[in-house]
Amino acid sequence: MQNRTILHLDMNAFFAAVEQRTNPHLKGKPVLVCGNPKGRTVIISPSYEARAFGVKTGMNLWEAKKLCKNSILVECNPANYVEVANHLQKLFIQFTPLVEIFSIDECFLDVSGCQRLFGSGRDIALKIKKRVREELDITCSVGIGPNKLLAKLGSHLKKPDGLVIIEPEKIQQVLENLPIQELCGIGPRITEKLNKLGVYTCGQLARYPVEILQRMYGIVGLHLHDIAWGVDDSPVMPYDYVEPAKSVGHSFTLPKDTFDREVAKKYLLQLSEQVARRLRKGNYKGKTVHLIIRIPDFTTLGQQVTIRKFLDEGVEIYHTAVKILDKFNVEAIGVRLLGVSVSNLICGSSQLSLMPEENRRQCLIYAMDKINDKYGEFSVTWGRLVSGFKQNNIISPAWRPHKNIRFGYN
DNA sequence: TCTGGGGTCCTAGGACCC
DNA sequence: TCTGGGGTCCTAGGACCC
Repeated sequence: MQNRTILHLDMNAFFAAVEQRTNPHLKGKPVLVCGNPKGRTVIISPSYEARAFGVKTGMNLWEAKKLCKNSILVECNPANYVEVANHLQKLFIQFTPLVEIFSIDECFLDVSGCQRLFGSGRDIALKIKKRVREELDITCSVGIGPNKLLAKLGSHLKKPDGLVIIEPEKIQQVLENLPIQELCGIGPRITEKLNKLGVYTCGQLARYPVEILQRMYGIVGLHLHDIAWGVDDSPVMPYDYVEPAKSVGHSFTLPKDTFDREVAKKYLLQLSEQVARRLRKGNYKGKTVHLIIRIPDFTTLGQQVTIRKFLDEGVEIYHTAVKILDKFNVEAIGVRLLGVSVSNLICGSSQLSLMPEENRRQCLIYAMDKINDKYGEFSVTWGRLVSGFKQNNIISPAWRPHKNIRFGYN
């Protein structure tokens, strides 16, 4: 592959930074962005002031408060983050169309073809950082490298507000003593297993026999070998490329554990409706329904079934999910979290049924979707859901600014 | 006051068909 | 009667990412 110049941009403590920008009195203070504080939630984004006390993403509120007594809890406002993310995307595509949105606060830019126009990778990074600061009052870390792996490593190495360039001739030098877990793709499990084999650094991993890695991890083993050498040929996808979804799901942690099947079923119906609505928005139907149950001791159980018919209606998904639920003894095991997802998707134009009864139902669902699009989720819904629960709608990596009809907020 | 939510990819094993 | 082999679909579970 020809020499490329890839930038990875990572917004620093993105959600917390947007909150501090929106409410200037939060500036310079330890802010903790969380889900619905009335429910059971975790820290989604601690500001750098809070991180200084050891608060990390994923901590529960109680633990975070213990570490940082003066912290200020703020419930997340996804719509605000999306607005800022949209602004960022518009800014980035002024430099190149090769802008791959990796998550709401991270993206890759391939600037190989636009350096005559805008200068070197470093020049472009500095221009972007300046504009992000001036226009949005937030900071970002930028990594520059010959591929996505090394660009991402670069942005990770210096936070906040960093700029790290990994030149092709310095790759071995950078990687030699780098702990393996710093690389994107090596998580805690693989780290633990490799550490037991005496492999702690990327240099050691690069020299470790690839045959053994392959025997241990299959294809993943070959990938581990590649990334230890800094090899990554994956392209930066253009900003308007939308990968078709493979699954659509929702899950919800109940405000308190329940041992009541009927209560669980009520949540299941609402989750099924949410999933169905997103399927219809994206013009998807799916034939595999997956039910997830997390029980009070935090064990997660799950079962899936594949049926003949492709589904995009909440009630049908619900009935399939209930059949799976019936295999569990809810009264005995209890339920902490419920999740419903649909996979095995096809995407295509949906046709109205020729059967009068079915046709009427489809028209009704269509009308309900229209109203909910206009007035918000669950403005109209089925009778059983009138006391629906409030969700946080935390944004996932599957989220895309613009052109995204699959994942809300547009 | 314990521990969110939404995805992707890979593997192993079983069922079933030819 | 002593039994192969390939392909596909399905399920469960694990690991990773934000």
